[in-house]
This record gives sequence, C-alpha cells and structure tokens, in this order.
Amino acid sequence: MTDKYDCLKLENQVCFPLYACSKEVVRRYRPMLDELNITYTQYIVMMVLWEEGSCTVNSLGERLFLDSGTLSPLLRNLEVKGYVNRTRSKEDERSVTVTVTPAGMKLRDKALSVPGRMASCVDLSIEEAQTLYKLLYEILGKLSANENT
Amino acid sequence: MTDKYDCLKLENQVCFPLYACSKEVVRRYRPMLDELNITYTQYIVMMVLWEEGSCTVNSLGERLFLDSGTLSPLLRNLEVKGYVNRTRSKEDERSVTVTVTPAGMKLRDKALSVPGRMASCVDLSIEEAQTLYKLLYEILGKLSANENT
DNA sequence: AATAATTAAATTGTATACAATCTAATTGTA
DNA sequence: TACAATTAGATTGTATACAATTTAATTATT
Repeated sequence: MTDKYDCLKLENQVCFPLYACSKEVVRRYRPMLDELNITYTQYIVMMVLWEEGSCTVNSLGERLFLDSGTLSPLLRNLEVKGYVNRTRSKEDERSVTVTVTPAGMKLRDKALSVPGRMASCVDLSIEEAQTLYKLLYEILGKLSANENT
Repeated sequence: MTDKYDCLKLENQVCFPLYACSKEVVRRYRPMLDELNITYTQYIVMMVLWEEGSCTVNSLGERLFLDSGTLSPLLRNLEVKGYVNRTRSKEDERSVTVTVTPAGMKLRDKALSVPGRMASCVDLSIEEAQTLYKLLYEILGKLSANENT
C-alpha cells in the first residue's frame, strides 16, 4: 500500500500546489497589469508606495520579502517609466528613499478594478479566502521564527 | 473609515501572502536541495521522474505548470548533471522523452529526509495542512476552468 | 579620534518564468 | 495527395529572485 518513497510523491506535497498556485495567479495578473504597464512585482511595490507615499528600499524589502538584488533593477525600471523617484536620504546617505510621482499616483485609479477582477478569477468564498489568508500568514510567521533552523 | 483605495492595500490582498509564502518556502528548500545539487524546480521535475521513470517534456509541463521555455534549459542542466537523459520519441519525432538515469534514481534516497525537514519548518497541523492543500487545488481548478476569462 | 564592525544599496552570477517566435513533424482537409 | 493547421520543443527577450560580493556610509569599540 505505502512505501518509503510516498513522501516524495508530488500529490503528497503541500508546497507544490503553493508554488504552482502562486505562479498561476501571478500569470493571471499579467494581462490586467499590462494595461498599467507594470509587472506583478512592480504592482506590489506600487501598492506600498500608494499607501505610504515614500519608503526606503530597505523597508520595501522587509515588507515584500524582496532583497536589493531584486529591488534595485526593478526600482530603476519604475523610475524610467516615471512612476517613482529615488534619492539618497539626507539623514543616512546609505539609504535610498523611493517616492511615488504624480504619474505613479494616477496609476492608482487605473488599478482600482484589478482586485475585483482577480477575485472573480480565483473565485473563493469570503470564508475560504479568510482561511487561506490566515494559513498563509501563519506559515510566513513560522518561517520567520525558524529563520535560523 | 474605509475609502475606495482600501482594496489596493497590501494587507487586504490574499494573492500577496500566497506569492510571498511560496517564495519563502522555496528559499527554505534551497540549503536542503543544495546537498542534492539541484534547485526546487529541478526537484519537482525529479519527483515526477522518480514516480514515472520517464515522461515527455509536454506531460512534465502540464503536470508542473511549466512551459518549454523553462523546461528546455532546466532539463539540459539536469542532463549535464547526469540525472536524466533526453531522446526524441520514435513514434512522434516532435516529442522528447526524458528518462531518469541510475544516478538520478540514487538521488531519491538522499531526498528522503527533505519532506520531513520542510514540514518541520512550515509546522502546520495535519488539519491545517489538509485545509491549505484543498484550498490551493481548488484555486488551481478554478483558474484552469476560467482559462479564457 | 582611529579602527573595526555593521549596515544599505548596488552589482554579479545563476536559475527560473513566460510570452512570442521559430523549426520540424504530424494531422486534418479539400 | 498537396497543403493548411496544429503540435512539440527550442530559442529569444524581458523580468524576476536570491546568494555572494562590493562599495560607501554609519556605528561601535578601544
């Protein structure tokens, strides 16, 4: 019935559907975000900036689980598109402050329809969405706690 | 209390923790899989091959939600490492059959400890893991159903 | 105050991801 | 049976991701 290799079967993994689901969801965002001329990663960066107005590269990284190797070229790209500005902080010359431009703020209105359209793609009930949300943040918390393990 | 931009707040997204969680989990796999000299994507490819023995590139792609642009270089890489062989199918010269080598099969035993170590990192109860598993496959199903939408 | 240690970004190198395109083989159809 | 349409992989181009390294600035220590 069971052999010692069962634990290596794809169907017995939780991580695989997590990985696949994340990729497929991001892929579904693509045509919607194409209309805004941004990618998914750029979109979550803009989400933070729409809320905060400005932010250091470091705090963006902590908030979004991204490192400077990803953020540096991505922010340069957003700057070229005219959605953000980057300036060295006066208080700490090591830090770079990213600020959303007026053009970047205008994107926010164009983005308003995206969450609803995405929700209808994923199509979960409120309860299911809440359960999923809680489980995912629970895992993220556990992973941060076991950072050293 | 609420404004029209609430739907664009990072904390109100389900997709963001999904994306972040997937990335963090894959990052946790890295040191374990380094011992096998493979990456996470290579690992899930090997999982299919450990079960099936051999497989076409096409069926690997459907099973793992990956396209030929990802699989072609990845499989070449696994071939260089000596874990798989690739041969054109006799019946249909368009298809390439990927076969696990003896060296590839030996990896399976080294991989046996990986799922357990990963589980202790993520640290969910059986019920939570099952709930998550079901929700993720439900979303994957919904996304496939709305492929055209 | 001089030097060591730390920190923030940027850079480099490797490996995904995937859309779009290309080539070759196969299938469908008039 | 020609020829169009489809299919399977590979390739190209763009954008992540992240480890490791580098550079410059700040903080801690002697």
